[in-house]
Amino acid sequence: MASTPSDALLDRRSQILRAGMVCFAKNGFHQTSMHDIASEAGVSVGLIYRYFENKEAVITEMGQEHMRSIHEMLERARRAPTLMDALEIFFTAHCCHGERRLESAFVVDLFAEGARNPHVAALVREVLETVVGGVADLIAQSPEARQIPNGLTPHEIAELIFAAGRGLLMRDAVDHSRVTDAERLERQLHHLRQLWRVLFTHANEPAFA
Amino acid sequence: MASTPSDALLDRRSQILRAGMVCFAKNGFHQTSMHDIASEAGVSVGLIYRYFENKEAVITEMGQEHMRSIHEMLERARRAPTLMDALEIFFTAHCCHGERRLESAFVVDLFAEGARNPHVAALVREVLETVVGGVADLIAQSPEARQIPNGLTPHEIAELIFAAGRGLLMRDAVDHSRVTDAERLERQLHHLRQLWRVLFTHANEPAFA
DNA sequence: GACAATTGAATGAACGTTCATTCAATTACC
DNA sequence: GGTAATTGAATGAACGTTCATTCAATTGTC
Repeated sequence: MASTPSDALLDRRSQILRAGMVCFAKNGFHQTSMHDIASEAGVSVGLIYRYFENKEAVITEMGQEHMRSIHEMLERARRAPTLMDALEIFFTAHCCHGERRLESAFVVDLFAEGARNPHVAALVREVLETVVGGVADLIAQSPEARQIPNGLTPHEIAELIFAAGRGLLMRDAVDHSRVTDAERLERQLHHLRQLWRVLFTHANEPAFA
Repeated sequence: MASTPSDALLDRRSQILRAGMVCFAKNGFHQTSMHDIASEAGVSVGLIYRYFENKEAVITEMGQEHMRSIHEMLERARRAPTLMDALEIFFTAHCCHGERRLESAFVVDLFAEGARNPHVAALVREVLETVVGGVADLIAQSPEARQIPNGLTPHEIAELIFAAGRGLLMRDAVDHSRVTDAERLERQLHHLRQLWRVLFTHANEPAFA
């Protein structure tokens, strides 16, 4: 298995991408050198250039990898039993490997890179739209949410939820305290559940169920 | 006026800081060279080192400048007639000069930098706490919010609002479309007002007032 | 007031280092 | 033996930083 030429090629590629992920998350795009990636991956510098045109190609392909895993998440979310479960999937999943804070840092970096690099920006926006649209669909179809007349469209609700999620992620990135990943997650889910309750509590029912 | 020696000193400092702001917002911290800052400021490279110990000092001092202006915003917000007005101040103000998207990019960069640099992270966290705490106080004291029993503390409400605000800012940073600053602002205020309505609408009243 | 002495803000070429990138040489594989 | 994969020393551009030097403004002296 994994031994055809094209497989070996893919393995090397993803091996380098994984290493890049670790380095970029740890130190940011522009403080990571090709030597860093090479030694993290356990290969030579030159080899990276056999599989990627240049450093930017590594960055954008890593962005694409990240985005692919988010699309996957959306698929899993679609199959979740309840809307809340679906949302928890988005907050719970770490789409890449490593600590939660490193991942947050990576995503914040991705947006920062997107602020200058139109190519990365397009990638980020595309996923944002797909995911928000996907969750909006989920909301529109969920029985819990259908009859809540809070005046917001499903799309607007999804936008708010993801905006809050991104904001919490940003907050997480600058939290250097010795908090376990589980605690970070619980904190974020706590906020999500609050937003959830506020968004989906029947306006004509008592807020405390 | 503005001719005492100390004034001239302050002017040079802020002149360089302003130039740094422009460069950092446009290209990010680590893609901005000292030569870039120097030529943007219209001074020589060497002169920067007369006023700042090194590049990192420029970054952190710029962060502090940014934070100072946010503190100012908090003061203005405190004097706002209504709670909603106070919140609008936070979303409306551009604390630094230049386009809104550049400013968003700068803030995202600041968080990204904070993810690696504990010094910057402490700065960011400190302001986050001050501002969230300040708005929580505003909420606690506002007559509009006092009797809304949605089960959230003022602090939790403030956290949610700012999380959403940060998330929208992140989104803004990757939006390269030709949208005017006014439109960007209106879009964000639209979301803020929605969140606002959901958070502060009486649970026992119809959602549409 | 005129001139010399002194100051320190400002300059920009130069230094050592780091980085992305290349490529001739080597190794592994069939 | 030939092809593909891999290596890492070499390259040159770019970077942060330094510092000898310049010179307009200020001060001291007569």
